[in-house]
Amino acid sequence: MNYWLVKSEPQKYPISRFEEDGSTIWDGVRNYQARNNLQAMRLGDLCLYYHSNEGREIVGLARVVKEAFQDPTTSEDAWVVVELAFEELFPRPFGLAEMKAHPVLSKMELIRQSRLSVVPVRTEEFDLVIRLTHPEEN
DNA sequence: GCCAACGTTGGC
DNA sequence: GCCAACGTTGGC
Repeated sequence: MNYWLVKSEPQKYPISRFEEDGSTIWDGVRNYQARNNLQAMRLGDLCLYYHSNEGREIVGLARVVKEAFQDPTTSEDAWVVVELAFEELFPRPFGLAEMKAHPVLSKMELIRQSRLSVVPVRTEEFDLVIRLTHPEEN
């Protein structure tokens, strides 16, 4: 199982809407590196859901339910989408500032490659984020 | 609103 | 193939 982080601007597609929709096609990616990450996603992989711009925090979790296929919003065959299903709204969000202040999480690709909309997440990082956003289960 | 980082484009 | 100009993203 691989882990990822996907970004969405909350004014465009907040996690609240994702939750209502149940699932969505992750379209509009027009960056080759992000595209490569989409293509590397496998069925069942989990994606942290990050609100960029406003919020700047990890707010929940999505699951890959369909692997990469042609992006229907463009005729250019270079671009793909995956289908993501809503998995969870975290009991507590995890802010970018907290990540930057953390010895392990400050090394996340999200921070190193701040402009990429789809980035890989290491298992250790994923586990930490889950633990830190679920305080009552510690 | 500004700016840094980075990708893309196009002239040479 | 290099590099300057420009556009986009996103943090601050």
